[in-house]
Amino acid sequence: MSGQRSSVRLSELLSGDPVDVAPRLLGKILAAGPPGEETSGRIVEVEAYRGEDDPASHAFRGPTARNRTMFGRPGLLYVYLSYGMHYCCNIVCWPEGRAGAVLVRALRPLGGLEQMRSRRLRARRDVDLCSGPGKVCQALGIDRAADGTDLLSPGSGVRLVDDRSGSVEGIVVAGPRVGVAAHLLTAGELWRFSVRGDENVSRSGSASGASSARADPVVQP
DNA sequence: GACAAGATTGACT
DNA sequence: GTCAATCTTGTCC
Repeated sequence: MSGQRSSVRLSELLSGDPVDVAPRLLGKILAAGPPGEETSGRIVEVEAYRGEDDPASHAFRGPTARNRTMFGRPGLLYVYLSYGMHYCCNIVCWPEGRAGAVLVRALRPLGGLEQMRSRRLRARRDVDLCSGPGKVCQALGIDRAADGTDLLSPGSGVRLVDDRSGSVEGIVVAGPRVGVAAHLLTAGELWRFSVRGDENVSRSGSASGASSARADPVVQP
């Protein structure tokens, strides 16, 4: 079936340097939950983390019980608890044994909106449902139990889908990562990628929500 | 064993 | 724009 072909395409798309893979994930669909209760959204903001080459990455100091999944094969989901309150999900992309992943920061809600609203009671508007890494996991019902899930397996609890209708060519904006201490950022890095003008992009990444001076985002050619 | 830091969020001023 | 909440993880002694 074409589904198998698409997962082959996705596995190729997901393999490689996280900085190269991150913009390719924009426009793809992240879906979670069983059929009938599925929640899904189109990826509109991501950040690349280069493992042991990246001081800001959890994997910088090598594998631990928490980040073990990051050293797994491309296509696995790495979920961690942030600030003791929020889960954040990453998509592993470097080959097994080398840590590297792309953090999913924001989605444009597509399916299961009622389910998302019931999980995100504090969201006043639909654009607040998935406009941040912690919000994405809450809206999709992703927690630490989903760590290590194979996103390319159709039967998984969390899946990545390429419906080929989400092209973001020409509207990808690159910029420095947010929420990362300045001394941990790699000089000149533009490892955060978002869809230009999308209202679901997280507030800390939007121009109006910027609370401190940072480099201007650059539109990808 | 103790302590500090953190890939965030939301409420409040 | 500022700040508190909350708790896991990693480091140090």
